[in-house]
Amino acid sequence: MQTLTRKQREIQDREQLILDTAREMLTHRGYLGLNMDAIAEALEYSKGTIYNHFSCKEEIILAMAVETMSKRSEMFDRASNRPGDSRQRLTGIGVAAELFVRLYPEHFQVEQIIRSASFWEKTSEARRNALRGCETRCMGIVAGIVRDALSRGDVELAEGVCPEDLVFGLWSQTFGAYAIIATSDSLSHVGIEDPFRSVRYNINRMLDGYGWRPLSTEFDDLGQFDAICEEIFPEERKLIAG
Amino acid sequence: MQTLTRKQREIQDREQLILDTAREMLTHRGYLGLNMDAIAEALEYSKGTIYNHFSCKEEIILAMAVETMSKRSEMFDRASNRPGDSRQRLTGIGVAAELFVRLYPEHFQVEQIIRSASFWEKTSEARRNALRGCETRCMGIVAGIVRDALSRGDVELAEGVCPEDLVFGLWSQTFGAYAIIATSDSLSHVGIEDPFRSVRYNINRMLDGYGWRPLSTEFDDLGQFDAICEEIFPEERKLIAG
DNA sequence: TGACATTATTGACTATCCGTCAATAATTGA
DNA sequence: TCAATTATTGACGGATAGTCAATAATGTCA
Repeated sequence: MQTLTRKQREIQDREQLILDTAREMLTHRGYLGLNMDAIAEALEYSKGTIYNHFSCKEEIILAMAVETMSKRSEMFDRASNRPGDSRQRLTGIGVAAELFVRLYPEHFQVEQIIRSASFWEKTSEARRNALRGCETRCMGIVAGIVRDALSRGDVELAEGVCPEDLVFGLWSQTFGAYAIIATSDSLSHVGIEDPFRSVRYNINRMLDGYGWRPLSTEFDDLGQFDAICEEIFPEERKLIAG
Repeated sequence: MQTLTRKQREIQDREQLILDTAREMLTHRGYLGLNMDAIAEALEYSKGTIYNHFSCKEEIILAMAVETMSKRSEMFDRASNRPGDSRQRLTGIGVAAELFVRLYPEHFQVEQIIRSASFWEKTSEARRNALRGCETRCMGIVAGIVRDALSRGDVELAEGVCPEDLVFGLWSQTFGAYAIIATSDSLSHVGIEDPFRSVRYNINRMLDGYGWRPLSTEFDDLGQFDAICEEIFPEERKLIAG
């Protein structure tokens, strides 16, 4: 491993700088405010230099997605390693997921863009794989908890139902809810005052429906969020406190 | 009510033609293939004429959204009027929702676009209201079934939980799942072979978790889809049979 | 150190697409 | 029939993605 020259370090740092600038623009000026000329101007480099780092606009957006997704898989990992019964560990994952969307509110904008048709055409396989890797890792962590619960006898699955079906339920429930929350001005006009609380509650109902023990009648399903959050993510919790 | 001249009818018909063309382009050529020049060329009118109908590109997309959403609210309405116990009626709504995404696979592309930041700026209030109306109607239909179930004693809600919380659970679960399904090549790489079946199963688990009677242990929760589909939507069912 | 090779940077340029509007064509009504 | 009204046209302006030959900076080696 060769040490890098000053120039090489400069280039490497700039890559991160581009991503930070792009993220800031997406957050504050919306998708239309995120354009190559604006990034170049903000960084006081020419457009060509930006294109030396990323071959197209889509690559920048994909790189942002990889950054946040890998942060999320780290958080999932930390949550899954917490001691406790299987249902508590799963609750930890839920805490991680919620904390994540609150820490990175712009993530769902990015997710929305990368999920649109014809986004992928010009992107590199390396980055595509990096993103898929994060997705698979997150899925695997959660499926691992389910399998663990199965082997401990905390939950049973009916014939023809696999752990991934349950994980898909958690995934679609949280993904759908957070996407709706992130892209609506307010949900109070349809009668939902605290959508995050609502998500937690509904997920616990689903787990109860699966018969995952201990059932939420045996513990305080809504009250434990803050405690678990403080225990696993004290640093991150401070960040969203404001 | 004045009868329209030939010219006026021609103009009215063209509006629908524009929408059909736009929908076809979005489906087959993706978002980037949907542009005003292409629409004008396909219809053999000039761009200016298209702009006489819709003041901007966003208005066309929004009009497509209103079309499909109002179709969906019709389907919800038909489903909710079916006789049966409250849980069967809710299952009917589920059938309608699933049938809808299969009939209009491009709808989630549209939904994704209209949910992106800075989409709404140039759109007209009339169309925005039309869309919100459909949303509120759908929500209201489902919330109505929940309230009905409450009054019949089929389900009880804990202190501090309102019917809309439950509806939000169904909404986010299905929205999330269908969005993931519509924008992924395949889910078999994460171990989910039949995601639609998985959604139905998970929703029934959630309703069981709410204690909504009859519980799915008392009926065939997975087997009833085809029967209900045939009963309420025989025509639509033929369309997706191919 | 200085001359030459390599690498990085620049910004003018092309292409594409949204949206405008003055000129032109078609339709209507008296 | 002809003037007024309405509809249609497509060239044009402006914004932005992406290219590439010219130029500047950096690295290498006698």
